[in-house]
Amino acid sequence: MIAGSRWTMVVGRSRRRLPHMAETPRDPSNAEIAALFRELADRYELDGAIAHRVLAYRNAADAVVNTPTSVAAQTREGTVTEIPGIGKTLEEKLNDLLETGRIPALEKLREKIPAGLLTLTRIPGLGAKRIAKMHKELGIDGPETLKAALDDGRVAELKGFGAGSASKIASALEAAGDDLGTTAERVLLPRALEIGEALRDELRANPHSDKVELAGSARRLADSVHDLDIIATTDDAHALIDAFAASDLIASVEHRGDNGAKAMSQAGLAVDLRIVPPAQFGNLLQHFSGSKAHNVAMRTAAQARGIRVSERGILNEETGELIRCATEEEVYDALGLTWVPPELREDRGELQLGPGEVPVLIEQSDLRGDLHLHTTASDGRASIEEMALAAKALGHEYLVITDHSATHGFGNDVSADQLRASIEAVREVDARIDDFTVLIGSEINIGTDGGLDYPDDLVAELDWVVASVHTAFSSDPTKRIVAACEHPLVDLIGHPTGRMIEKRAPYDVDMRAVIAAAARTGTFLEINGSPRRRDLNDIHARAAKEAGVLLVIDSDAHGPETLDNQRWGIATARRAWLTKDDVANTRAWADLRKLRKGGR
DNA sequence: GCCGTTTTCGGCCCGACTGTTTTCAGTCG
Repeated sequence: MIAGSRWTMVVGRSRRRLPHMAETPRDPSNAEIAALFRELADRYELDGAIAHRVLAYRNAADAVVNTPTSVAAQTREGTVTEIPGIGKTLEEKLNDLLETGRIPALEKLREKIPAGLLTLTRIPGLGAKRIAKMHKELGIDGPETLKAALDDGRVAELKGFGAGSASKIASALEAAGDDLGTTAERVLLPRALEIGEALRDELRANPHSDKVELAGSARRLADSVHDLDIIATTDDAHALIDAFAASDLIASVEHRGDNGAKAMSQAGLAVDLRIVPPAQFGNLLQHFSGSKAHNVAMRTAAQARGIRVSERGILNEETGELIRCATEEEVYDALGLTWVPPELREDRGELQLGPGEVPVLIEQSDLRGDLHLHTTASDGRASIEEMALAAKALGHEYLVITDHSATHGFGNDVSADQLRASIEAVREVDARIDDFTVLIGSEINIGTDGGLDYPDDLVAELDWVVASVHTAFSSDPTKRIVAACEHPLVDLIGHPTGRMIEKRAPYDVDMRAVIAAAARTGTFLEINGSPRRRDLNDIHARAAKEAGVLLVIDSDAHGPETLDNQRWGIATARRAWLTKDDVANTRAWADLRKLRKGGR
């Protein structure tokens, strides 16, 4: 069974609430539940719990994040243990959380384990075991007491530490500085790829290199990236490492050896270069492309057959034979698995795919138009004509001008009269540009009552209607978005969860209800391509597809240079297993318009 | 704490690196 079929079961099931729950505060989101499980894992680990119990909480946190619909709702329905990684004990904790708003075990751990110890786990090289030892034997409870104990030599005297360790901890503590209290921000994919691909290309151009590939989460086109991994083969490792270290993109080299180097880019993104023998290139590329969950699942399955998989090769424990693979395809082949594109490697069912079952993922060249972008009529930087010509130059056949509506609230709002003028202006530009269709729409605010802020007779004149929440995020977004889906003139829900990657949590929106409403009413859901949004995300977009909802990939461009943002929407769509057919704007406008509600 | 066409008990991915050790524990990816 692939993981996806589980989601199908969940989507569309009616929400059942116990009567006495009606007045309780809103349910915790999956992200909030996952954060509590992570905190439990961290505090249990500092408390000395066995490693696998800690791992169980971390796995459960990942499983919750990977669930597209409300885990709280599933808990109320009594089906939460269907999520792999959640068993009886965690179900009880979830029930406690929903009934009382707290988890007793966590409350106890919060009293027992000082918050300062959690802070110390962010110091590189310092883990739970040694922090717990310092806490127990030296009474260290945070950065200040740690510094004092380092200064007066008590840490160096601890058994298993020594002067070397103490001085390493001291410099790591100093280097972390004021950032210790905050989580280090991950870099958004475009910035990471810009650096990673430039470094890769520099190394490829080096006469000593043979194969050079970018691996890691950047290769999987994740939302954000923690560090870059580059895998290379060469006829002269030292020459290639020298070139890497001398690159303008590299600020400092932290460590270098015979097989690679660890460096910091000018942009503050860590970069690992790994040099491997050509015969092992496939093993290394596969291993460092991840994800961790994908690799762990792959190894666990192999282990049951007496096969040990690592970056060194594939070891048959019985015969002692070690298979080394020059290409990644050979790795999957040797394990009897089907090679899948990196974007799918999250242990979400991809390891169960047989040959011929791997979806043919959508590509950017499949897109034929853009259905959400802005001009100077609202908060954009270019005219209708400039945007149209730029889109045409990108190879598009059509675009829709969708400026913000009357109550956007950030200035430059487009009144009803202005929108009527825009309709005229768009028709005029459309007549002027050959072999290209310019259409008029609007990105209309969904009000707190779920209504639109233009009169219906005006909305009916538009070629295309995007409805989005831009204000009062906490004011029942689910109800408002469902109401917008039910509006006969709304074609598309824009950025349905409102999240800003690494910056703002999504609205408290019940995506199960939104996806069900979209499926029921024939409303499209957007994958907004703005790299900070990528909204819907991969998990929700896949759930939407499986519920029979058509997705639309838009740029949300505010100038010609950001029309290419569709690239990031494509990245998310591929991670959501979407094919060309799952995305509405891979069709010609004449065909797409027939798919709108009522076939308008 | 989770989980089961080897198991309802006894496992739980794998290896590199580092520093303190004298054979290994902790940390990381």
